[in-house]
Amino acid sequence: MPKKIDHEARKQEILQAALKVFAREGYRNSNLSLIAAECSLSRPTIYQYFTDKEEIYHYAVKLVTGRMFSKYVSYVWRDPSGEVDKLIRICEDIIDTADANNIEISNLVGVMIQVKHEGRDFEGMIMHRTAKLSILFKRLIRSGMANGVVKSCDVDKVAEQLMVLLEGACLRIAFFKKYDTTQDKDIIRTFLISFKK
Amino acid sequence: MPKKIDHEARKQEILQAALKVFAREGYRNSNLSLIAAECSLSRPTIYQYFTDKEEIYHYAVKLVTGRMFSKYVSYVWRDPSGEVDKLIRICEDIIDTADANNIEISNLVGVMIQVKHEGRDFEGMIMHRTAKLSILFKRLIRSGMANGVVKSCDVDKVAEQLMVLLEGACLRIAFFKKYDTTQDKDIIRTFLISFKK
Amino acid sequence: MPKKIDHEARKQEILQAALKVFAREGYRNSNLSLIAAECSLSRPTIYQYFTDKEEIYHYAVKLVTGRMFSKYVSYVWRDPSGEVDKLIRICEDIIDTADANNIEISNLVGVMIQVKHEGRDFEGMIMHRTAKLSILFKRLIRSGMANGVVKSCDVDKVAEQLMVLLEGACLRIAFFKKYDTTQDKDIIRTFLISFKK
Amino acid sequence: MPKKIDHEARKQEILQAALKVFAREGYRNSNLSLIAAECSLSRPTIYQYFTDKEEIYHYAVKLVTGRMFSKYVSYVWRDPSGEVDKLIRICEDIIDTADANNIEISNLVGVMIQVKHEGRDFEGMIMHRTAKLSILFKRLIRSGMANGVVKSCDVDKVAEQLMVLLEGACLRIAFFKKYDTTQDKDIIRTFLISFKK
DNA sequence: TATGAATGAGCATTCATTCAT
DNA sequence: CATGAATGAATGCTCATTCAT
Repeated sequence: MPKKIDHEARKQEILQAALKVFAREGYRNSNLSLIAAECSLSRPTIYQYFTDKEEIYHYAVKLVTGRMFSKYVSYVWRDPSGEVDKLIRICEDIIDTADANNIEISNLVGVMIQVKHEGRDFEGMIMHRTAKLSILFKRLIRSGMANGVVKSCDVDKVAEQLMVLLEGACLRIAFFKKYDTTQDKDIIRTFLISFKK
Repeated sequence: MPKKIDHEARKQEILQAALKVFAREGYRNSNLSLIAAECSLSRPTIYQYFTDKEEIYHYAVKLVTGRMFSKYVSYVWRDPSGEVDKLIRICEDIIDTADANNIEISNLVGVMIQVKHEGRDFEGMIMHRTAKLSILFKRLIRSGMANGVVKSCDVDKVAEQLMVLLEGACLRIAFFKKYDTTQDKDIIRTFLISFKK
Repeated sequence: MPKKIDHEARKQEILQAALKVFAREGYRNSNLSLIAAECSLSRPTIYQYFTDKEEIYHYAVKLVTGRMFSKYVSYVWRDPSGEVDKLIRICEDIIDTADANNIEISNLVGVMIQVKHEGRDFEGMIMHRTAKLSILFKRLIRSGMANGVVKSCDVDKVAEQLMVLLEGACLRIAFFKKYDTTQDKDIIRTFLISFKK
Repeated sequence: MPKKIDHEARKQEILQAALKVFAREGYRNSNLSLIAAECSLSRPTIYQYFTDKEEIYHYAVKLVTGRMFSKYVSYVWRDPSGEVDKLIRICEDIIDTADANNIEISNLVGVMIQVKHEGRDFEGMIMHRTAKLSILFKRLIRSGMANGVVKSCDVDKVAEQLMVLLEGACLRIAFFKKYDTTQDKDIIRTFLISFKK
């Protein structure tokens, strides 16, 4: 029997390599040769796992966005603090994560902006991820209102504005080389506290 | 007198052409051929005005950023309304301008993200432009405090947070294909009104 | 008893698959992957039956030419009509067969032309096949002369010219996308009838 | 003023080089590198004269077919002999030309057969050339009938059959490595003489 | 015997840049 | 000063072939 390789695992390896290359060389200067070298494969071999270069970029974006927003949905329910504090903690954690993965986010944004012109469906992918987060926010706000710790307000609007503030913070992190997130956190904290009863 | 060509004017023409091409083709699909064609010059001729392709991109960014933030500094003083209203109006105008120039901004951000990796000084350029705006904000806030229409507050911090909110809005405009700026304006308005006496 | 695979049968399967692929994709766009897929084998397995790609093409040609000209030698003797009519019928049948297998013939000719440059022995192969047909023609002409239904003539020359006309028809069928064989049949019929006594 | 090159002449050079390469290497083994080397240009330079590889092949075919059939239309009228003899002479000349350019014709046919699958318009191109020849044939036959040296006959049909015989001869020349055209000429001569009054 | 995995060699094409005129 | 011509260097991609299992 011939050697059998876990295709999914190998795909992940290639994507990790791609992200490393993106981070090191910048999205624009990346190419399949560099990615192949990074994961110690020959260029043609990569074509056994992805149909073309764009597919790699596509899944690389997916990987990063998935990593960014997925963890909160599960862990938040084990947090005993009040809803507003929970919201603050989640937002600050997201900002810190983005800050820690500065380069990765930056590449992600670069890819997205490039791709905007080509009319591809990356954006929908991101939307899908962030939609989950938005739902979490709404649930927490409603729960807070039910528990009497959050003022009565337009839940949808507040959640949307929270997303807007968060996205702004992430984009600035991507955009500026050295960025101090203090003000972002402060704005969000003030914004959220203003809804505390 | 021999025919003398205004180098600076010709440079501007080339940059305008470059921006048109960026907007039409997307930053990523742009090249010197297209830019040369757009300004009805031959490719080699461009090398008499810019040393290489990257320099064109560099100055194109400069051009856009300059255009973005320069007008407010002068016209604001002719506005008779209160300082907070002035601030609100300026911010909304900036957002509307960015919204109207969506594609240009988007390309600008794309270029910026790309060059972030190459360690060039674009960022400083932007910082310089925005610093002027920040100074304007501070002046207005102080003036409002002096006139008794703005609460006492940490001027630097408030101005900085205002910049943070504005940048966030501009980046989101660049990032999303179709973007509704209602929430951004609402956040900024609420933020500013909270400082009204 | 260990499972024993009939090598020759498997070879034939592969060749049939190759011909199918040639017909579907065109000779030029064919490759080992497609052939392997067509006969549900893996690409490397094919190397156990043929030393390289060219060998497959070689035998595929052999297969087609064999199929083309072999059947007449046997069935003709059961036909009770006069020799000239027999000849006409055989020629028309060959043309109809070629017409019905248009694509196969076309690929065959394509392969032949290609390998003409490589100095291989395909041509001899074809010659061998057609020689049999030529012998059949001569036998019929002589038999017709003996029976008094065919004019006295140079048997070798007439047979050769008949072959020339037939080959021409087959080549045109291969060459043109939609080809009407009426004129070919008419020419051959006229040609043959002119030898009728 | 910069060096100005005759684009059309350079195109012809490249096509000549392409035909040489086709003849030397066979159509299938040809590529842009070889063609570029043959005309002492770099590969990219060729793209200044042809948009892609296929275009070169396209025009190369055109060149050969043009060369094949163009000369008869003009020179035939200076020939004082009777129409049937003229027709015989033209056909024999075409066959001799094809025979002398064996390799070129062979490549031409190879290209055509390859291209048949791709549904391109090469065939129409050939048709156009041969249509002219067919018209010439018809004119001569009619003229012969008017002069009383050609039997009354279906002009269109006779011309078509003559074309069929000629095409057959050319295709066989292309197909076989060493081909004796005696029988082809003999068949055509006999065919034509049968229409002499 | 059969086959997943891997790759070297090769191809068409693009593009920034240089040079001679 | 301007530009037609030319090209080196890459880049994405294909495919026949080999090898280890």
